[in-house]
Amino acid sequence: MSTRAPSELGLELAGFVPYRLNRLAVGVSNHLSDIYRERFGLDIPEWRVMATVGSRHGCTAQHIAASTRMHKTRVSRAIAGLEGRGLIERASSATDRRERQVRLTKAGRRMYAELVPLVLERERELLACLTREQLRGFLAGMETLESCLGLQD
Amino acid sequence: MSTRAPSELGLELAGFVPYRLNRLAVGVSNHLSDIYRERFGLDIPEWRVMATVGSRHGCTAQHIAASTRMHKTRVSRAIAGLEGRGLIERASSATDRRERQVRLTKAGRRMYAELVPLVLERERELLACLTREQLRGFLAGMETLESCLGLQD
DNA sequence: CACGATTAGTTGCGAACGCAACCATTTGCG
DNA sequence: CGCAAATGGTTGCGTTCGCAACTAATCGTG
Repeated sequence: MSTRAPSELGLELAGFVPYRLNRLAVGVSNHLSDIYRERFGLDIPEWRVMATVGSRHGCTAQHIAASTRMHKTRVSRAIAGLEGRGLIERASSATDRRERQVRLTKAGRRMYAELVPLVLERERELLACLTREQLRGFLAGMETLESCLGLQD
Repeated sequence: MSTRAPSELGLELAGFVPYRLNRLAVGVSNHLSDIYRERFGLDIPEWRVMATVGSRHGCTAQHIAASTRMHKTRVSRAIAGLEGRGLIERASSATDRRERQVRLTKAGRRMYAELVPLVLERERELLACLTREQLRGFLAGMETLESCLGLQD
């Protein structure tokens, strides 16, 4: 059933699913980062913050960390960088003065509006190499694995 | 066909395949590293070097780098660490004095023999949460994506 | 055969990362 | 009410990473 004999004694990394999964994720990520890095000058944490903040109306650093599963210091630094470039702004929350509401500035919204269609198109292109049936099967497997590992949202 | 409406304007990171793929790969990797990190004191680059060297009889640092897709400096440092712990040894090649043949020591082979079955069992456990049909579909999709991105071996 | 190009591998260095510690504020409970 | 615990967020610090530069050896071409 697997692509590799299960009883094999040695381990062939090339057929080992965790390794292949990592390689695939890196490959897809690199493919995608061409857009947000080279064309918009964002690194991975910044891109994730943009994506998270852009799809909400105001959210906290903590929410971004939980949603992207990035370490809170990584989020903090990405936010600082984006704020320095005038893409996002922070406002002290009235109800809880510890937290700060993060949202896109006008320039940030402009970038987001330009960036998101390109990124979604890249995803569509990538998935277009799968048949309809393969895509269905792949997503189903991914979903099961996610819930199996407790990764769902 | 997708889990998300393709025409959606905003981008929901939680349903974005590149992001999900990355999260899944990290989750699987963490699940696996419990074994080689906590029980054998290996980090990721070291584990990959062990896995690669163990399944061959003598190989070069360059071969390891190509096979694992790690940067050659990362490989170099992992090899240095493993050599310092007596798990691998290097011998100057007779035919090309630039390269050095890397192989497991006796202690390295012992660790490898103990490690590999545990790791393969982890993989088996993970994939066991998929039905036979799901596994088939997932692997097929993964394979197509790999070849689509030029990642095959 | 000689010399420039290439390849194997290592190392210096700056950037990025995560842990732990920290500050400020809020929450919960006696 | 008051104080300990918890929470949002930032910063210092040691580690890891990859790029670029380097050494040493080999290859290739005139």
